[in-house]
Amino acid sequence: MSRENICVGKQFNFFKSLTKSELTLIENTTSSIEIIKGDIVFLEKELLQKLYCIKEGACKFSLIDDNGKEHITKLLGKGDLMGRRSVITNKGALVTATAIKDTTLCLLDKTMIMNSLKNNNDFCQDILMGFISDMEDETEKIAYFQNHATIKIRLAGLLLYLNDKFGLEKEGWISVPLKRQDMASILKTTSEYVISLLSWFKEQKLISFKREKIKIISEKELRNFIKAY
Amino acid sequence: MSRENICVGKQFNFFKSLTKSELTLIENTTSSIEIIKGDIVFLEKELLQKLYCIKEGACKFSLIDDNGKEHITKLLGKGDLMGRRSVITNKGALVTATAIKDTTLCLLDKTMIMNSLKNNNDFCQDILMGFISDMEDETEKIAYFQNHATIKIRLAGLLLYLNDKFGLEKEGWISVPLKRQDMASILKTTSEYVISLLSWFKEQKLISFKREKIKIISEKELRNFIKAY
DNA sequence: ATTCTAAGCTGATATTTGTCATTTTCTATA
DNA sequence: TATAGAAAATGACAAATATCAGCTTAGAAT
Repeated sequence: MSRENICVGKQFNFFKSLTKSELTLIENTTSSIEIIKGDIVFLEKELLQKLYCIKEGACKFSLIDDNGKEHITKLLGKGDLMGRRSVITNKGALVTATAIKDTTLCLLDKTMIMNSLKNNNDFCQDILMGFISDMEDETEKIAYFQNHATIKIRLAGLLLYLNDKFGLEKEGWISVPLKRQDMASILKTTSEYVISLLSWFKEQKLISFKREKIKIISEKELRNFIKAY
Repeated sequence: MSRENICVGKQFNFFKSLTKSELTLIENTTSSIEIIKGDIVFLEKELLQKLYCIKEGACKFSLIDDNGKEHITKLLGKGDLMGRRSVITNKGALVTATAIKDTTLCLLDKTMIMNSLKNNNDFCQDILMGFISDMEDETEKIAYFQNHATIKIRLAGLLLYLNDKFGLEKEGWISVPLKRQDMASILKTTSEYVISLLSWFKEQKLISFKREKIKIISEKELRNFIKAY
């Protein structure tokens, strides 16, 4: 695999702090796979041998509670990394990662990562900054759709978040097609209620949708709606 | 300040990977302060010059939303660090830190931390592991009291969490006295509702309380109550 | 084309949670 | 000890959210 084709994390460039010999190693050990919507990348508790980077597509992190209910903890898009914690700590994954659309992944070798982490201080700092950047995103998400407000408001926030993070495909559809049940899981509510709220937003002409495909008609009005609350 | 008196993070020993000269520096630059319940350690957006470690006591992280409502994002106890992110990234704090009981803090100098981070790879890895450990705690908290369940269940989870994390003082009272409003903020509900639920738990003889002081009568039964849900 | 299935949808009803106005209790301090 | 202010507590009522049963639709598989 040529250097140009290796997936580059959005938060930091993997190559930036690596030495020539480390780069050679990475080029020889990195592979790439394509998976389809619904495929599982790794399972909760699995000890990972690869660090995954999303080259194209989107995935979700989720875990199953004692009652068998799924909780989506994070959505990941282009440039996001998956499996860092398991690779670095040599412990099982905390969550299950699943593709929510057709996705291309880069697989970076664990040994390579661990070697550079141990021997290259700049690389270690970059990894650290990556984790910190993620933490900041989490805090920002609170403002988006995890705050103390009605589910209606938080759903509006979630739609804006999807809009911002994953962008749009042609004709303005949000490019990550979440199921109603997925949205419900993210917002900690039921799919029926999500459905009724989406219908309400449609009536208000704030959004339009056709099954999984959702489009925000006026981002500005949707933001105003949240503020007005 | 003697080496023995310097506050040691619970997740990792600060000294563990430091060289002799780094240790001398830390001993000369670390100070300690006592603050009382309600005092602010640092404010959101403040650029921190110190890394704080809780030697004794407890604090809360919170942020204020657009409507002026407080959101508590984290509770911190003995051995927990505060301000890491701001110190390392040289950016403003994401949250406000406030003491929720009388607290003793260690203040570690930013320059010292940054020097060691840049020059001592083992130290950098330790810091990284500290962040990762925090992330794991956050995931665990989902199971405790942030899951998709009624507020009644989550309140029970919060009480058990407080019990586990902060321990008990004499006569079995939970040693961190949260206001009803604080609990409401953590659970994203109202203080009135927290009050009515606490009364219900008291009626069921699962807990007892006297104003701020709360005691779990039977941890086992409280856990069963959550499971039964 | 037909069947099957998962997801989406609807509406009626039940439960949970929020709001508000008022009262009570505690604590700090004059 | 009196008093003021904050937090806690109550209860009636309103709003938000969950549950459930049944129905529809789209798309995959045959």
